[in-house]
Amino acid sequence: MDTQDLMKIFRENGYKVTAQRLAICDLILSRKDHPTAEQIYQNLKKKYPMISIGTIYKTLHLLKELGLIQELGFNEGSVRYDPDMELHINMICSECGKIHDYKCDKVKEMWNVIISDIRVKPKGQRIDIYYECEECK
Amino acid sequence: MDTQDLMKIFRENGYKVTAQRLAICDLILSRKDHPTAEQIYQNLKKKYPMISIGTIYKTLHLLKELGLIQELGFNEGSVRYDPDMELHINMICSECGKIHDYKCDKVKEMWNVIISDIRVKPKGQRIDIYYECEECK
DNA sequence: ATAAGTGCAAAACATTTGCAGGCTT
DNA sequence: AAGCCTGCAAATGTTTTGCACTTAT
Repeated sequence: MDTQDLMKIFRENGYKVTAQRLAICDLILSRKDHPTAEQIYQNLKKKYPMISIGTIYKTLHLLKELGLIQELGFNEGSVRYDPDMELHINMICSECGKIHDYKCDKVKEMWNVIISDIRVKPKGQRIDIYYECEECK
Repeated sequence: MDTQDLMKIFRENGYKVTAQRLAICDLILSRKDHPTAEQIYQNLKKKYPMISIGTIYKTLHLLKELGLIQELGFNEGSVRYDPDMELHINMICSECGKIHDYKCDKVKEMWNVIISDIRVKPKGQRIDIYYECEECK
């Protein structure tokens, strides 16, 4: 997903292309650690000191509506944004809170078995595993 | 899990048995729809008009610490409390938001395959499926 | 030119905290 | 009797909203 694709998606859906939107997309789509709105804000302020937290939230909602990112509410109350829309497992360290995605065919295969067993057509899913990461051990 | 068991658990862990704590437990352990703190509060006010929202939160944190309930942050930002600590799938209607648990051996079986594939010892997990429920169809 | 998007600040929520008085042990 | 627990209210933190100004189309 590069800038050209993004611009196309915005325009096709009747949204304007702005520097702020591109910057937010650029940041979130390149990061794999599921940042919070506040983390995105702090990071972008370096390059765009005038950007406001309200714009961050509005853009994140827009990206969610466009199906480009997923919003994940976590147990300690934090909300994080995940640009990976494919089936994957969120591996969460229960000590340090770091998250990384785990993706493989085996999981997809098993997931399909579960889905056909339940007999529903899922519109989306979310799988989290809490564990202790290498660094924290 | 009846009142006697709860009282025992509280006392064994050095916590006092109070009417409020028992009422909150009674409500949450009997409901299968994963209520929010506010919903628990509104419901209990009928019977205990003086109960405060602060007490609800404190008790929920206590129950979580004791491993009796699970806290689930959802995608629209809401936080719900789930008394089912076993492996199960949260089936969430993407239209009306209603949640019910799905539990069966097939899921456990598939889950074990996934776990052994990833090679980690999970401390906990969470599985959500978004779909359209019968009523909303 | 027009309508949508931005930054700012205030408002709205949800959750946590501090404390005086009440209740379990 | 002692200390934990409660209700209340204030504080905190996060997200949303309203509005005048700016920018993309």
